[in-house]
Amino acid sequence: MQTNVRVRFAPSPTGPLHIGGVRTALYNYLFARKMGGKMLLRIEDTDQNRFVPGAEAYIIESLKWVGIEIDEGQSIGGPDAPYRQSERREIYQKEAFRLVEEGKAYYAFDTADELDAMRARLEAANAPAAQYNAITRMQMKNSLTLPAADLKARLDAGESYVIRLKTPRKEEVRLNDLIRGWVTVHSSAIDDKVLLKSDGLPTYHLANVVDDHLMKITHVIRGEEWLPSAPLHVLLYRYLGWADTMPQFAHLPLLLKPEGNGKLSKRDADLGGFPIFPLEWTDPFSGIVARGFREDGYLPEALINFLAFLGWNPGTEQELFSMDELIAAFSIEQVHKGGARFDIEKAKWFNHQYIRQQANADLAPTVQHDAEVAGFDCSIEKATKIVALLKERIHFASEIFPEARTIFYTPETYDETIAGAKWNADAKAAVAAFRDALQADEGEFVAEHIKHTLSEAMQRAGIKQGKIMQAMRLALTGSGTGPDLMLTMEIIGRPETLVRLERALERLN
RNA sequence: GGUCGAUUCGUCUAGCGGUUAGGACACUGCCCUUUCACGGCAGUAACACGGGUUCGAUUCCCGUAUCGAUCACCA
Repeated sequence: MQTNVRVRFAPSPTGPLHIGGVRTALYNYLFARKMGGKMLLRIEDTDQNRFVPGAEAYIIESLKWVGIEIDEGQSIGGPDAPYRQSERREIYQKEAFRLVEEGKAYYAFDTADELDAMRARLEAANAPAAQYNAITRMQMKNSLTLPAADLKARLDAGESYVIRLKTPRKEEVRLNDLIRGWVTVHSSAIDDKVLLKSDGLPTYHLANVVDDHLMKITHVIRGEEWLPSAPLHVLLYRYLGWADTMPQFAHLPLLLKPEGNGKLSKRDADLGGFPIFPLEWTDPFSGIVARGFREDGYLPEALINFLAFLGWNPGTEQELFSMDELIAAFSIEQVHKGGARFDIEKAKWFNHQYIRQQANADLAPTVQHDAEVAGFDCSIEKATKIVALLKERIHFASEIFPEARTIFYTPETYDETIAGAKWNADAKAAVAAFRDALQADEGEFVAEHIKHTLSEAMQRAGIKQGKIMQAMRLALTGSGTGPDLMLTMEIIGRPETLVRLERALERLN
């Protein structure tokens, strides 16, 4: 039935892309790829007042970063260009006027004040709904109520107007949502929505339906916030004569606050100390910088895996999925109906899983950079070794350098608690014996050999190795905790290891 | 408030009439280990409530409660 699946992600460039938007894009993408279809990116910039410079580029860069590939869009072209709604105004106007001609829509001249007055009046009268609809429109200033001559005069004079949909008074509007099943709404709940604004640009409803039709969209996968207006869109398809090719709808559950009531917001992210945008974003008006998942050290694979599982589940016990695996496993019917609470701890866990799978060489530049920022020289070879030493232990690449910090300098101070408890006569003798053994040793300075040298030295000195290991660590790093000590020494190198042992014997008492 | 929708461990969820209600995150304990982590093992913890339908309801139906979305010349 559906031969050429085409879906679209249609954000508004009113600011950085919210993480919920990324998930919507992801589900669209997974579905498109799964079905062997196409993914479009359409920029819905019909609200001139909310336009934010840079937002469109940000959206494109974000999708690219997380690995969502667009087949058609403003930046890459396609058969239905332009993909920016502000550049398609004539297309919408044509359809809007057509609806007026066919008696399915009408001109309305009411001012904002008049609309307010109407709503106030209805509310005062305890009307069931204070809206512009089949009942109230006959009391307003529009092409249905104005005398023909008056109407013509207003239009000729260029008076500003909007075009409103003539919503039927009594009609059941049904739609079969892929996720929610049949949803029925009575047309009386839908008001006479503005289709074309007085600035000549369409509202979301018109633009959306016209573009989805023209771009041959087969499946509209979007957030739950659109569910209430979906019947209106069904009505529009019918009035425009496109009912037979109307796309299928799928309304996604929302992302909820980590705790408390409501949907996930920027404020929750700030409070919880986690990002909510994929990339760092500098507000062009205020200059305020908002953190991004990328800059916070999340791997795109981890973010995607985490997001995919917020509202969907393959039904198996597998948790780690690459994008290709997600595509293979995805099914829109398995998407949840209820909202999912956002839990950053789970995102961290996913990141840990992906960090440990990363090649050492891929993580090394981060360590090298962090070391240089801290004022240390660090070759890429050294950084790679440090990654190998630590990547299994941490959740973010940025945690590697701080854990490896003591590798870069001879300790100036020693943890006093550990020194007090562990730096005894045995420890001193052990360090001295190990130093002597190391000086005499000519083998390759690698972890395994160092370990061998150490245990031999302890045996000769008659010292129980287990008793002095923490003191040894203290002598070498100044700290009581840290990664594998033998590997640490290997990275430090023989000369520096000897310097540190000597220094400890001089300074620790 | 009207309309529409949702409701399984603290969180993400599996379940689609008969299960010891499964997994993951987090938490706790044990093991591993020279330390801290990682890892392994184990444990605490859930079907919102009330009616039906049925031999039998977490599962189907109806209420109630709670939560969510939406009611603009914003998307």
